[in-house]
Amino acid sequence: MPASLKDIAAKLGLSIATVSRALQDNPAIKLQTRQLVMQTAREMHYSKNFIANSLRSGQLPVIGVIVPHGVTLFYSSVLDGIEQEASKAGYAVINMNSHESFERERHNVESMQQLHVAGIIASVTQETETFDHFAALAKTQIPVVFVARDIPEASLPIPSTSPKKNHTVPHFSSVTADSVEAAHRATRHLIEQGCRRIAILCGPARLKMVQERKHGYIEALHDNRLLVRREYVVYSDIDMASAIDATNSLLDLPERPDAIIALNDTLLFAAMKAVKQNGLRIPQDVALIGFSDVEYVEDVTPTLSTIEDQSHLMGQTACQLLIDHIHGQQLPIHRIIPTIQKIRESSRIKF
Amino acid sequence: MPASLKDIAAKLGLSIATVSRALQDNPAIKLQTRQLVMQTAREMHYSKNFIANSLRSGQLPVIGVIVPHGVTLFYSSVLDGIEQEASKAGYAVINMNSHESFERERHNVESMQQLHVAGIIASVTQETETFDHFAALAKTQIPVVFVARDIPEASLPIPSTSPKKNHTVPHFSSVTADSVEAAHRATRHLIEQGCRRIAILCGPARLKMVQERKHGYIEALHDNRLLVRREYVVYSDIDMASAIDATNSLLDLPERPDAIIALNDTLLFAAMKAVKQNGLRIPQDVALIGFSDVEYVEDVTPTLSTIEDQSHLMGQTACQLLIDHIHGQQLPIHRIIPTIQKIRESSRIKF
DNA sequence: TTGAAAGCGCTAACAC
DNA sequence: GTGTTAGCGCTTTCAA
Repeated sequence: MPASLKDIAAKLGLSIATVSRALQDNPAIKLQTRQLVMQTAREMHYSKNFIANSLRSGQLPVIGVIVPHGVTLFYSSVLDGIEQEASKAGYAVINMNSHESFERERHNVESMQQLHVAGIIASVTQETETFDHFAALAKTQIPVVFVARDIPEASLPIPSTSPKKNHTVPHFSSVTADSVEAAHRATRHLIEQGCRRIAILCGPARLKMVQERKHGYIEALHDNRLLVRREYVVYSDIDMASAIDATNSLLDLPERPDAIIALNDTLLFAAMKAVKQNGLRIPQDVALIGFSDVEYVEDVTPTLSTIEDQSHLMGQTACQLLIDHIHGQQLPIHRIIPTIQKIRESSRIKF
Repeated sequence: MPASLKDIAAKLGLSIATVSRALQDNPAIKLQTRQLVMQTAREMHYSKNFIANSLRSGQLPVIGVIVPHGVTLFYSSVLDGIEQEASKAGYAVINMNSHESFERERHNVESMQQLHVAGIIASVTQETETFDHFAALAKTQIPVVFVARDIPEASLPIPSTSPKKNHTVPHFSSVTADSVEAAHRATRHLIEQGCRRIAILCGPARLKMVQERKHGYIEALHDNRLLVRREYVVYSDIDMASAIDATNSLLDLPERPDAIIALNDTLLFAAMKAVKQNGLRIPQDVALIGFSDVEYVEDVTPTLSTIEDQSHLMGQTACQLLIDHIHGQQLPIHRIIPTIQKIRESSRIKF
């Protein structure tokens, strides 16, 4: 049994209240007493019971994090950023995995609610379209910050149409990457390198990430008065075999693309493999650039140009916003974290 | 304010006790009452307060995890395994990062103690040599399971030398990988492929992981009556540049090795790059095999042979052991999780 | 079948 | 400067 305030009080012949105050270094208590108490507490290996504390305050010094899947560098980096900021502020981090299932996400939120966490950072599942489960948190004073994945308009502040009943539409802070701009920039870069037949190798069309990046690609083509060619936009499942097939279909076109943008790591590596297998040179015959979260892009030949999310920073930022909210800040804030473009051998033609 | 038992009781004109029992489906309460209470609870959005519960029971339904660093596939996979098992058993997972610092680890343990977690799973830092901070947990009834990194003999059960005072030396369960055997097997594999000049590309000598894997390598050579050549054992920092240098020093030897074992991902990729840059063929001139936690080994040419830890399984196993301990199981158990060897093109000479 | 009341460890408002 | 006491939400004896 760990020592409690009661034990210390008994041993010292003081009241529990005095001991409590002394340990908080409350100047109302005589210095001598304070020191005696602290000393004794140390000797008795006293360790404050946060649970008792939390029962009064209503919240645990814990931040809950919900991610849609666990084993990726991206999310572990986001988590690391969150943890770093949280621990600075004296919060622990609890994390749960929704496994891209809306039901699980709902359940996770409920568990965290029951635990009375101080706040929640969430990256919603692909299925998530309603936000009632998060809205319910607002009523229990648990702030929420969304990270990495966009939340739809519906959850953003809506000007009240009926001024009478001030319907508070729940709205939350968010931290996201600028996917559209990132794809735009990558496309621009290829154009600057002299490429004119730029293809894009996408993941499944239903992913928002794919939609956004494709959007940036199309915009960049428009902005540079290049045609968007239907046959240069291909979709693939996110595995090597499908992606290699998809790349081959691009390379077999009558007018072969002179550049490929791959929307994630797997697609990027697959594209590289396929281009090489076709006996084509990178970047002279086909330039390559891709979105990536891994460092191995530097370990291959040629080194691969990439666009990277600042995942760690996204985690940090989300956590900072959340802590502000925990401290009473009310207004939702939307932060957009820029991506980083690293040009390497696979797309460096001109310079 | 979320509804409490009191609120429900008041609304229904029942006592708090009755409501509490009804929600636990206690058959002592009339079925009709039970149903009424449950119904009302749902309507009032009642959500049980775990903190209040925990104040009595003394423990939160939470498992604490301490890892030495965050952003690696290995640990995020271990964590995922832990979380999977924990959530099955109704526990949440709190994780903290010691950043390979003993002081932080100690602090993490303390925080978890204050939070009254139900149990702790830890992968100790490289600095950790004393276990007093974990031993202190034993006194507060918080079980500990070590994962991935070995704990020294000192913390294993020691037969009491003085039967009089039954000094309970704290000892903990553990789940580790069989590094020695893994390296032994990899070496054997190369020998079977006809290699006779097998070199090993190590990380910093102070790492236990390096010691163990080197040990397995040496044993395998002995067992096969091959000489251990001093010049075939090289150490490198874990970054591309150093590792490429180290590999080059191997390739420049008068008697060039015909195989290289790389002790982690980075070293493996570096070795591949260096061998290629020297115009040598893999595996015909130099065979390659390495310890790895990433999947990209399949995405390069040639595909790389690897030895992989079953990190997810390690996490699951650790969590299962911990839950057994939480449920009262006393005896420490030591589980060794076998590695998986995947032979790919980089070391397939004969078959 | 239900209620009253104690108590988990702590803090804070109110004495003195 | 220190003590007394109420109460956070819940479970669980003990009574009725």
